[in-house]
Amino acid sequence: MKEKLYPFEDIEKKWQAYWLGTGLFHMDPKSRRDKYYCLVMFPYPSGKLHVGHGRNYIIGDAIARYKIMKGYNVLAPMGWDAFGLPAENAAIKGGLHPKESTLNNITAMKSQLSRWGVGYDWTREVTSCLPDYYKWTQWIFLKLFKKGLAYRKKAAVNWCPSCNTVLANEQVVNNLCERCDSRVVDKDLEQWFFKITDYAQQILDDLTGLKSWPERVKTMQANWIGKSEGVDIDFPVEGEDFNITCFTTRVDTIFGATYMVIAPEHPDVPRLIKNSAGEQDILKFINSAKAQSRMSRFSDESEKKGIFTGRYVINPVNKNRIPLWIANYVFMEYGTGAVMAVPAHDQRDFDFAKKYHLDVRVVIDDPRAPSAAQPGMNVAYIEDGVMINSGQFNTLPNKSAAGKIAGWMEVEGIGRRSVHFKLRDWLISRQRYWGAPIPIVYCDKCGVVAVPEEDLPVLLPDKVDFKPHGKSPLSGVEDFVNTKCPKCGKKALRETDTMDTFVDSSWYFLRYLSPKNGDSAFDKDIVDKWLPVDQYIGGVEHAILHLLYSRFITKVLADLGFVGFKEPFRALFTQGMIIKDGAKMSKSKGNVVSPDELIIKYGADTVRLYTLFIGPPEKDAEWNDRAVEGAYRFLGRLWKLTSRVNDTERGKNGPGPGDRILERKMHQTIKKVTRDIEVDFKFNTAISAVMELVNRVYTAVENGDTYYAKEAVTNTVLLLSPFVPHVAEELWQRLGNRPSIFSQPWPVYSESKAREESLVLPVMVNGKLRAKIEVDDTASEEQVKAAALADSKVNGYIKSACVKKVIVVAKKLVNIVI
RNA sequence: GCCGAGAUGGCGGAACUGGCAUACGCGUCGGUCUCAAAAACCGAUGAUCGCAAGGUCAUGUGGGUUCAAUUCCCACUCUCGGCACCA
Repeated sequence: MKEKLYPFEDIEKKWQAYWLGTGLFHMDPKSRRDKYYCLVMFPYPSGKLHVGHGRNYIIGDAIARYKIMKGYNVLAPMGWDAFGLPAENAAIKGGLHPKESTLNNITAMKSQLSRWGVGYDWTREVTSCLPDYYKWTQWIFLKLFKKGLAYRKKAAVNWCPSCNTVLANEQVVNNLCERCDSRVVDKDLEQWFFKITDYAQQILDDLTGLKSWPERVKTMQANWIGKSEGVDIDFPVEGEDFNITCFTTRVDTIFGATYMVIAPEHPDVPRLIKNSAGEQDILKFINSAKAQSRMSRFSDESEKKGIFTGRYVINPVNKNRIPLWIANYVFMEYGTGAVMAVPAHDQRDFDFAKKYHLDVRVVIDDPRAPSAAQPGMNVAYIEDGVMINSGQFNTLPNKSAAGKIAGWMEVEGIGRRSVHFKLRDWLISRQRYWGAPIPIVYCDKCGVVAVPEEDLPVLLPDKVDFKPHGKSPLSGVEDFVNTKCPKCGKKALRETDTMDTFVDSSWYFLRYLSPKNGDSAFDKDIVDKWLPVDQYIGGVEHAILHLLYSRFITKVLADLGFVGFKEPFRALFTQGMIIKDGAKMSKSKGNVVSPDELIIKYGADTVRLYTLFIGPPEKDAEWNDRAVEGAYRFLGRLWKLTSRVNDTERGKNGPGPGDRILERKMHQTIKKVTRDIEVDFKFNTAISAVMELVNRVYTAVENGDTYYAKEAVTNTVLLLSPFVPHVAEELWQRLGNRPSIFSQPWPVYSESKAREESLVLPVMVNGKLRAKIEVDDTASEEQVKAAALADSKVNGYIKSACVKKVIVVAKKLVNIVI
């Protein structure tokens, strides 16, 4: 073991205890200072944190400490997203009970967090698997249920016939069960949904107001919601008295529809094919499409396949008789589950038409090459153009025709404008043990009955057989299942599904404000004061689901009057992942780097500094164990430098030129670090700026320019304190100041002292760097130009050539074009 | 496949609003110290041609705009994240 560069072990212990004692991270509810709610996404207690997780908490901690120094009343809470699949899977394999393993993991991770020096208000800790938390998750379910926003319908799950159990998507690999390699099939079960689609428009619209969210996250959410405006068109079924309605965004192509395709699950399928000649073949096709399961639609080999029903529908605009097909590429979940196919103007339809020899009818003509888009074409014409073969709409540009056709259809009663979303309702049922029980009772007489609020929580029983037996684990617990109907008092059965863990995590940020409140989920007055969260920090992998669900639940609670705001997170920062050996750090890949050994070897501050220095926090970054040493060396250098400047005095003669250089650098550094933190949390460049300053102080001290040395080091320590709090606190004290450094205001710079007096400008000839000239800061454009042209080196390049143009960019460069 | 992001030395990365490409750190090489090594400290370090002065080439690939492009535009390749039951 090599010698330590500084006694980080003692220092870190000492100051961690000190902060705990002084309550540095305790939010003061009575404070008059401005509030700042700094929230990091609470972790799933998976066992041990690795340095990849650490990035999230270190960034959050740096921001919290910075804001404390900026004078805010900071709330930085922490909790545990403690329900979930891994704990249950471990129990099935014969491990500990999920409750036990989860609580063990929490203890372990909590101690890891404190060793990292990340501070939280632990008096506000929440744990989603404990009854005092999930009671209120159940309460939220009841609120949605009573509002008509929770409902039951059949939906498919991944089913492994061999294991006799439901599988998570993650447990399905290439359509096979990860445990036994059996082919996974879809199985329809009656399940609970939250009607998030009712809020689709609002969730979409309110994205606009989220000014401090990353653009990419907003785009992803908008695309996920997937609003499209178009027309629902009714196609009468030949020989029947009902219509099939299809949704199209391209109503301008309606005259070109040559066939219709519906989803295998379309509700009209049975009556359409009943007793038909091809019934058996069609059923076979449908079964194989369903057996393909929802999982395989992402796989590339999934070919577009279809089968003719033998039936025809009538295109309502021109009474054309068009064949009705069933195909695996139409989904019941989107639109109406029926698509009018226009092969001439849609590539997917075109490919399908070619494959099955269906008609292609051109209705939009390419204006640049009229009549070029004709049969015989080998790709669909998807550009704009002029309407042809479209009755009274011929000769119109297709864009304006679309509106006219829609209007005409509404008048004729054959179609109507409509809006569809890709967003589907949120399936919250899980046939699992380790989740919050859904507070519902089924009574033969009264039907589906909500558990009364006063009977909450519906406790999760401890004694459960985890081994799969074809049903939800809770259904095997007699005491749990058998209950009395809250309405009529007769025998009734409990719902045995539990809730998706995303429900738990969609409201935890409200619970932090009154974590021990036994009377309500949260207190409206306090929550209204502290929300929305000022800064939310977490991984970009949550860009869609978690952030969408949280926004939805918040809006529901707002509509019910429980909260006075519609968006939970004012600002969002999504940090990148830590990569090791080219892959995301994860236990299963075996490439995790544990912080524990690194902290023992170099101290927490080194790990923190390296984590922040590794790269721009919003981007992925490759972890390098060797490079951690660089951060350690830097802290060692700073330690030595501090004792070196500690007893330097300001000379009587005042600052010399060398001192002024250091003074300027010091002000420039304060400026840059502050800016880097305020704008986008660019900790990596902030730290490199401080490193430059430290290098400069060394040079200055070597040269005997010590006038500003101590001041510069003092500011260095202040600037670094959010990043390396322990060593900063220690050096702050050693520099003769009273703790805590976090009760100090953030340093300020002077613009005039940061300004350079003279500039070195590059001079380019024909875009190539040829010379550098030194000019005064205040030099005019003409003066700069003259100086450049007078330069001997420059003249060597110009020689006798004629100077065409001289471009002077103020304070940047000179370019001479010859 | 669809949606989103990214690609800069041997490596992590920097570059404000189109203006000196490679800051800062790692690694490597050379030196100081040492009996020696480690640590620490000092110096060099994009590639290439050249004794040198200096030249040429370089920001995933191919085009374009511009006095000037890592930055803007078009086309492409590869990598990563998400795709609704991992969280």
